[in-house]
Amino acid sequence: MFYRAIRLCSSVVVIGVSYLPKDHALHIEVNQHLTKEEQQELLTCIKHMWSTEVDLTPFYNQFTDGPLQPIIQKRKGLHLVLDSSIYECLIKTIIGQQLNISFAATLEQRLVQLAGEEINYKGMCLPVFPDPEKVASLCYEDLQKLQFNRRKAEYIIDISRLIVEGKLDLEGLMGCSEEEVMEKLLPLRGIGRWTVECVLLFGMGKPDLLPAADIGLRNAIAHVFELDQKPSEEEVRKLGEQWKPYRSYVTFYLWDAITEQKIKKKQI
DNA sequence: AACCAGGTACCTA
DNA sequence: TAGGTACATGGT
Repeated sequence: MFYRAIRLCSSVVVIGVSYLPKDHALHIEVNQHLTKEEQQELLTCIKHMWSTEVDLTPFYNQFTDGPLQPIIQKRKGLHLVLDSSIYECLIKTIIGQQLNISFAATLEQRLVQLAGEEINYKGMCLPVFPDPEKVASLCYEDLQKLQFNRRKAEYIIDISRLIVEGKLDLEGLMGCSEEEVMEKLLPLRGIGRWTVECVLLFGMGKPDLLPAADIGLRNAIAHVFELDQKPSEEEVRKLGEQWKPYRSYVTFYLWDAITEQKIKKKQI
C-alpha cells in the first residue's frame, strides 16, 4: 500500500493504492467523501497515471529472447507510472536536466515546499505539485535561493507564465500526436529534444518514445549489453529501432533496472 | 580531488 | 554548422 495526494479540479484528495493479485486489480482508498463527478475525475486520473488500460502481452511477446529478456521478464506486470499532469512532468524534467537524480529530487521538494503543498496524512508527508499560477507568481531570485541555476529558474517561471497568459495549453496536448507536441514545445527556451521525449513518455504515456540522450538509459544499455563504453545518442537510436513500437516500455524497464542496480550497490 | 550527473542555451570561429 | 563551455551542487 502506498499513498499519494492528487489535485482534482475542486480539491486535493489523498488516495491509498494497493494491488489485489487475485483480481489483478488496484484497490483505491480515499480520505474523504467525493461527489460522483469527483469520483469520475479521480478514476480517470488513476487509470492514466498507472497505465492500467494498457495490455502488455504483445510487448512481452516481442522480447522472448535477447539481452533485454531477463530484465523484462523479471519486471513482468510493471506498467508505466506517469506524473499527474503534463505540467508537473515538464517542470520536473527541466529540473532534472543535467543533475544527478538525488539533487534533482531535492530541488523538486524545495519547489513543492515553496509553491506547492505538503499534506500530512497518517504520519506521512505527501507532496502536491504547485499549479502554474503559483509558479508564475514567483520571481527568478526565489528559485535561485533554492539553488536552482539562473537559467533554469527562468525556464520554469517563463513557461509557467506562458500557461497563465493562455499562450501555452500543455494539458491540451494530450490529444496531440508526438510530432505536434514536438513542434509546440521544442521552440520554448529550456526545452530540448530529450525533455519533450520525457514529457511524451512520463507525462502523456505514449508507448514508443526513446529519450536516447538520457545518461541513465545509456548507462543501462552499456550494462545490459555488456559494452565497454556508453553508447552515443545515435547508437541508442539505432539500437532502439528494433524495440518499436514499445520503446517507452524498454526505456522504463531499463531505468528500473539501473535504479535497482544502484540500490544494490549501496547496500554492499 | 577531480569528474560526472536522467541537457540546454549560448558563445565563438 | 560545428565545436566548446557555463550552469549549481551533490555524489563517487
